[in-house]
Amino acid sequence: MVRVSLSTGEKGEFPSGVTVREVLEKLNPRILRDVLVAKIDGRLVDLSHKIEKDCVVEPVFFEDREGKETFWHSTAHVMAAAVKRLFPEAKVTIGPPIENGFYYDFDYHRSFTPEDLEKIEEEMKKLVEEDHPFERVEVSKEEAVKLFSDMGEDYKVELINEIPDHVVSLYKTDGFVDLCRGPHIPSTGRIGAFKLLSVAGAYWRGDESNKMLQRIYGVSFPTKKQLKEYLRFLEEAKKRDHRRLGKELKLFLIDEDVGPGLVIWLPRGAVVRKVIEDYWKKKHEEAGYQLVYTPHVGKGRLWEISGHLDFYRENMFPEMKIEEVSYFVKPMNCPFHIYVYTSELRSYRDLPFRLAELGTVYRYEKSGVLHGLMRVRGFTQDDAHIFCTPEQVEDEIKATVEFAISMLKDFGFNDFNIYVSTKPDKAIGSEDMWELATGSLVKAAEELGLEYEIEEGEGAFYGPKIDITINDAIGREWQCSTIQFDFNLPERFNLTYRDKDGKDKRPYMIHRALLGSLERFFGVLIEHYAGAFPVWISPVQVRVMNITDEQADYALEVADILKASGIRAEADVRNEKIGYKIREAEKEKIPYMVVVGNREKAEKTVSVRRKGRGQLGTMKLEELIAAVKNEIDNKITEV
RNA sequence: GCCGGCGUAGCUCAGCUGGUAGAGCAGGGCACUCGUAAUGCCCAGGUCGGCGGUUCAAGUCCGCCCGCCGGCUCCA
Repeated sequence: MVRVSLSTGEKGEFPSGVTVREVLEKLNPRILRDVLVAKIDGRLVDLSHKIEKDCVVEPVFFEDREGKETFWHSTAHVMAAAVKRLFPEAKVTIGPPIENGFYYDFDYHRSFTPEDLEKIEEEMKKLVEEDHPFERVEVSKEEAVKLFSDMGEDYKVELINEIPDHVVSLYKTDGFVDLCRGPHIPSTGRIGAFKLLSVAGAYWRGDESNKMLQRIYGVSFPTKKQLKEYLRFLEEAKKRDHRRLGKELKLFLIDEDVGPGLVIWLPRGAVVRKVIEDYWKKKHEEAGYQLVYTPHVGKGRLWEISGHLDFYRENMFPEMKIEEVSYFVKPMNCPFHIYVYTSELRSYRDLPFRLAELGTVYRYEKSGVLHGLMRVRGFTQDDAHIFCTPEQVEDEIKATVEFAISMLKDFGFNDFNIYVSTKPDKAIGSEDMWELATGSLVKAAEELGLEYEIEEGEGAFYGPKIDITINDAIGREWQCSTIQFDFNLPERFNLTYRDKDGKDKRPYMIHRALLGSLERFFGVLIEHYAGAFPVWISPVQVRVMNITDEQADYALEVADILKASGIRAEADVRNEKIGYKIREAEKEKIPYMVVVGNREKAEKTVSVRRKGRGQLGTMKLEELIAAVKNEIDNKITEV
């Protein structure tokens, strides 16, 4: 007998070899309809798993992360089964769950078309209706190799040969057998709704030198309603797309005649940028940074010393020669900041030495990776470098992480994810340096009470880093801040400081960007707010509209007074109906719309409409100014 | 860069199997002087991404190039 208890509290005794499903039937039959898999001792198992010893069983549902993963993974199997039914020559490879759904890669002599996807969906529907169980079978590696090579599934054979265990597990769904660790949901009938979203090429094992496979993406849910909701989310994301809004709101322009990945900031967008820049500079000065400006190009020799020509050349715009001398456009600001550091003999008294610059850099990015403002070829980093002693590292890191978060909060982001990347296999710098640096990153996160994840081996070869990503209004994650140690450049440029003991020592160098780049950050802001910026950032804060020509002079006067109060205001005195003007202002997402008619003109008041809230009623001009100022000064981000 | 899709007026898009381009919005003009998301009428506007080719004839078919979109790889 085995004693089994559920994480929900129920307990019971069963004969050894009882399945998870049988246990649930006995102890908590109500959840049987929704439970997908179970967790025993931290391991996920099928409901058909046989229990041989005392344990606690934790039922897992779609609502759990692991439940979703299993659900999507199982759907990927169903899709593969459908593909094999329709295209028997297609070879299967891998089909994992991803953040929002799943994919499966196939090797097929041509790519799948949208029509193929429809057919595959139809076939999947049949498989779901037929409600096939996912059956687990364990076989020896030899047997598995024979089975899959007989079927001509070379990729599976390759995978099996890399598994260290002697026994591998297979899952059968109808006639389809797949090598798979599992577990799976009980049967295909559980997949209430699914949709295949797109086809794309993908390299076998993500390696450019390998064969390109056909990847099909999809999502699935237990109910149709959930699928509908997800599709609505995709629609919402589309509406917020910064490329679309950038055009609609006249914020920026990327034109093929100018060059792909090169951004032109239109006047409205430039206002937003100026607001960000002014704020950023003020905050940096307050935080003890010194602002500098550095050139856009530098001699080849400089990039040789820095090592960029060795390890970064493929991302740099090509060489140009001026009077026989080689120059490169800068892909990074660091070498220049180093020359600020070395412009004087530095003493330990000078440290920490913090330099900041909104430095515009150019990087050659492969054409296929460019994406609106998020991935461009010319961008302005909100860059800074901190030079400090080993003793100062911890405080500097902690202060920098705090600084990053306070800044992001001012822009209305309150939901963060923190990742600490540790030493990769190939790295420079001593073990001690890595330890001190990595330890300071972890400690900073811990002392600030932030949850973080360790990304093992994901650091750069020259040092560990901590990245901060933000979650936007509809839950999407964006990379912004990065704080990186650099053990490479101080060596290469032979940086030193004179310590108390009179000896010259090597400073630690920390490279960091808080917003990331102004371009990307702008893109994130646009998507987060769907173009309706908080008042302090909004290109136009107030638009004054008259009802008839009679109040045009008053509208202009009101706008002038607002402007004189430091508010970005403008008047719309065109001969149009008020409804039309309001509609335009709404579409332009202007936060404050002020209407003036004869009543307001006579009373010297204004009728105020706040975007997102509707009409606020009639008030004195001073009241309006106070309301707008309040939102600006306190950086109010919620309407 | 690689795989797939797309590229028609400033914008959003229509244009079946080849016969020589159309709508809405925006823009210009006129009338209307109007209370919180579209007043009406008129006008103008396109070497159909570029270059070649097939054809009596190409926006429609073929090739190459450029750009964009979705992925892969990479990343601020």
